[in-house]
Amino acid sequence: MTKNARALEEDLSKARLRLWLRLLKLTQGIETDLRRKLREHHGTTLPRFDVMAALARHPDGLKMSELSSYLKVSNGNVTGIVDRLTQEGLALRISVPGDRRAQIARLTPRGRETFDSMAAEHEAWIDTLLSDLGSEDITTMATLAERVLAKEGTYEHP
Amino acid sequence: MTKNARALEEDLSKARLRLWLRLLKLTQGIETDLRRKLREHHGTTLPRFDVMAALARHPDGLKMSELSSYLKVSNGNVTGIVDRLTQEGLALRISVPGDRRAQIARLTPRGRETFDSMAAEHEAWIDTLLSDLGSEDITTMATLAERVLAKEGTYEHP
DNA sequence: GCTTGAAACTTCAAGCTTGAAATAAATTCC
DNA sequence: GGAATTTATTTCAAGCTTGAAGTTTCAAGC
Repeated sequence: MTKNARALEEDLSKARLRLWLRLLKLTQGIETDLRRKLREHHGTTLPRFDVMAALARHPDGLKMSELSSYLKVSNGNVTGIVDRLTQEGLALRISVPGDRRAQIARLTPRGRETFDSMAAEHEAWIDTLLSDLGSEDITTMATLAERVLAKEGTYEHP
Repeated sequence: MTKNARALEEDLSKARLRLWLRLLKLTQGIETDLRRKLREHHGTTLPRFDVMAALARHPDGLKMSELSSYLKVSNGNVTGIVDRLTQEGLALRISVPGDRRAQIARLTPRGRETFDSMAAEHEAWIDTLLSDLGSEDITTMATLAERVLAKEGTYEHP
């Protein structure tokens, strides 16, 4: 009893859906864990951590719009998070000479310190959570993920 | 110049972190896409869709607590989403005979219809988004994801 | 110069999310 | 049977998130 091409396509579609659900379960599970750890160990949240990580990678700061496109979140969103980080003394806004519309967000020295200590732990957490993956597994998975990502950019939304 | 064991461990840790960031980018990218499509095509949201999918898989309904543990979200969260689905006539609450504390959430017939039409499209979207993965790739990736997930459950949070 | 349009942000309302506190009902333990 | 505990759920405040609408500033075209 061999299947025809149509049936095989349907099987493949179902398999892709199952894989998607599994990937979702994986990343959401890890994210939930990270959220809890960030809260319990550092009294912060994942969005704050993400913004600080972005700013840490760009020591000269990022414009608000660069920040939101880098993190793939809305403009209004980063406004709020940077507001709170600023209130807490972890970030600050600098005006851009020559463009009075723009603002550059930067970490304060204390923000930098805070982030560095969190980042070290963060890496250790991920290391533990993914410890069942060896060097080869990592390469395999990263390659496949990259293949999907490469397409994603070019995919126009119908 | 061979590296010692310590240096290799560090490389591996960094590689795991990079993989994690890539997986995150992948799932978040797809999720963003799904959100937009659900909104534009069906005027709904991903959380609503997730709840409806869970209820669709359990035609006899789920207790609120079962629903929240199934979806891995907080109790209070599903209360709100089921409230809104109920307001929209897509779900309803049934009291459990013999336990006046509990409530069972179910899809209404209209909820079921609505979900079925969304689900068909949803599968097609995923199929397109993951179309670069063939049968073998899917198996590989699913197996690796499963390996991490298997551990995740047993991992006690320190 | 002036107007028109684009760009950079912020504000806003609505909904999602969480963890903690509150309520109510069932169960367990004397 | 009554007290203490556990279980099921809702409520609540705070924060995250989005898309849309609004403000201010810059850039182009005339």
